[in-house]
Parts: sequence; structure tokens; C-alpha cells
Amino acid sequence: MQITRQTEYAIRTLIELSKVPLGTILQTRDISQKQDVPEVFLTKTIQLLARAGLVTTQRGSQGGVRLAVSPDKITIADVLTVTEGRLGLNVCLTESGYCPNMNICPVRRVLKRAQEAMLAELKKDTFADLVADPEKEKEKE
Amino acid sequence: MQITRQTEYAIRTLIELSKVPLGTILQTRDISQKQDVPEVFLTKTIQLLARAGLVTTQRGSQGGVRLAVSPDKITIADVLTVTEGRLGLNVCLTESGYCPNMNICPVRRVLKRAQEAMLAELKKDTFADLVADPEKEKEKE
DNA sequence: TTTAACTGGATAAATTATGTCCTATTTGTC
DNA sequence: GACAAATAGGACATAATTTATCCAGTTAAA
Repeated sequence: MQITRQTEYAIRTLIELSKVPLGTILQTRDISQKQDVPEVFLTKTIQLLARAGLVTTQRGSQGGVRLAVSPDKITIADVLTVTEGRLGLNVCLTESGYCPNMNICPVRRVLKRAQEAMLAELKKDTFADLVADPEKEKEKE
Repeated sequence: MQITRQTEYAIRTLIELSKVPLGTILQTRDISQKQDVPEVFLTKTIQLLARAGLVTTQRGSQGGVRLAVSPDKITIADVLTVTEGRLGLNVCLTESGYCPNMNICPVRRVLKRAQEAMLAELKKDTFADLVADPEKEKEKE
């Protein structure tokens, strides 16, 4: 019932990348140090983000990671669907999940609504919002 | 990111208890057979529900479990808070959780909203609703 | 050519969730 | 009072998942 640490690492990575001008390359090592995340493990997380098309990685010297899409196009909901292997409050709500009476199960219906409400909320703020100067954010209100 | 199997067991137990007239005692064994849940494990789950005041257990011959409150006063949200040890999308949202910058963290704020949205949705249907004959439910609309 | 980075597979360690066993304790019934 | 039926609760065992590390590749810049 909690997001995994890996999801948290992914969020922090995207936060770091959203703070710098779009297109800027950061090294995994830098991110791991800034955010206090084990470097080798972070590598794997970044690979997930890369396969999902959220970031682009570049090998070789001077390589690293950069955002593949503008921070105002990414939300925490996107991260969840990438890093949380089986998103879904219950098995019957995951892609591969199956339950003989999933069509009539009232519990499933309630859980589904709850999950959708959660994701809808997560979609309201983009990473651009998350890294925005809180003072400036206030001005918008 | 999923409810545990124990939570599912707890929900199923309450479903069974909500189907019978309020006050009816059922045995753990019966519930475990009807819902296909390992009996000894279910015992533990029921103990959690009992400590939380949702059900009352009675020892001895003719003993068993019965609802401690009317099914229209219990929701899946109640079950979650009982069986999901650390409810909270992230550590910083659990009771014991702490993070040095939890006051200013924008991620925490978004996760908190999402979690509240989820719980709010779960609170909309009571167990009385869940076991209601779907036909009769329609009539109410 | 060397060095700095990511890739990817295998594996290990840690944590959590699930399930079982055994010995109490309580309560109804004969 | 003896017995049987039921939960209580601690200790333990197993399984699954998550987190972390290792190592041998591959890519690209200088």
C-alpha cells in the first residue's frame, strides 16, 4: 500500500532533471549523490524511465540522462505506471490480473473507483509545478 | 501499491458477516471455507478486526465472530486502516513516518492529496451497499 | 587508445507477507 | 466435573518481493 523506494528514486530523479534547463544532461552519479540514492541501483531505475520514454540516456564519456519530454508533460502518475510493476489496488485491477467474478464483484468496483480517483489527483500536478518556486506558484493563484 | 492479501481476506470476512442478520455468529472455519482462505491465517486477520472494534469474537463452544457494528457503518477504508500496517502512499505519510523536509516537500503534498482522494472514494460505499442485491440497488437510483 | 558513461544479466541480501504449529484459555453441554 | 468446541497468542517456517551489488559488455568523446 506504499509506493516502492524505486518509485521514490524515480520521482527524485525527475525532480533533479526538471530543475535544470530542458535538454541538460546529468550523470547518474551526480543524481545519486544529490538525492542520496545507491548509484548502481539508480542505474536500473533510470533504465526503466528510459524504456518508458520519459528520459533519454547517452552512453560514453560526457554521457548521462536528460528529459525526453518537457517537465510540464510529466506527472507522478506517469512515474507510477512505469515503476510500480503491478499498478492496481488489487490483483484484479492489474493488467494481467484475472478473477472469475470480476464482472459482478462490488468490491472490485469500489477499488477501481478509488484507484482512478488517486491517479486523477496525481495527474493534476506536473513536474514543472513540483519544482516551481513556491512564491511564484502563489502568484498564479 | 497493492492491498495485501490479508486486507482482501478481511474484506471477504466482513462481506460474509454482512450477508447474515446483524448479530449472527459465524465460525472462522466456515468463513475460511466459503471464501477459500487458509483457516489459521484468517484467525489472525479476524483478531485484527476484533482489536479494531469492527467485530466481536466469542470463545468456547458455539463461539465465533459477529459484527460489532452495523454493516452500513463500515467501509473498505476502515478495513485498510486496520490491516494495512503502514497506510500511506509514502513513508512520510504514515503515522510514524518522518522526513526532514516534509513541511515543504511538494511531492508529499501531491501524494497526500491522492491518498485522501482514494480514501474518500472508499468511504462512499458501506458493506451494506456491497452486499446489497444489485437489482434492489438499481431501484434506489 | 584511453577514459567515462550507460547496458544488461546474474546474483545476493534484506525486508515483508503469508502460512503453520503448538500450547493456552474460554465457554457450552452432558 | 469432564469433555469438546472455539478463539488467543507467541514462535517459527516459507515464500515473495524489494533493494542492492557485481561483473563483463558497449558506446562515445577527447
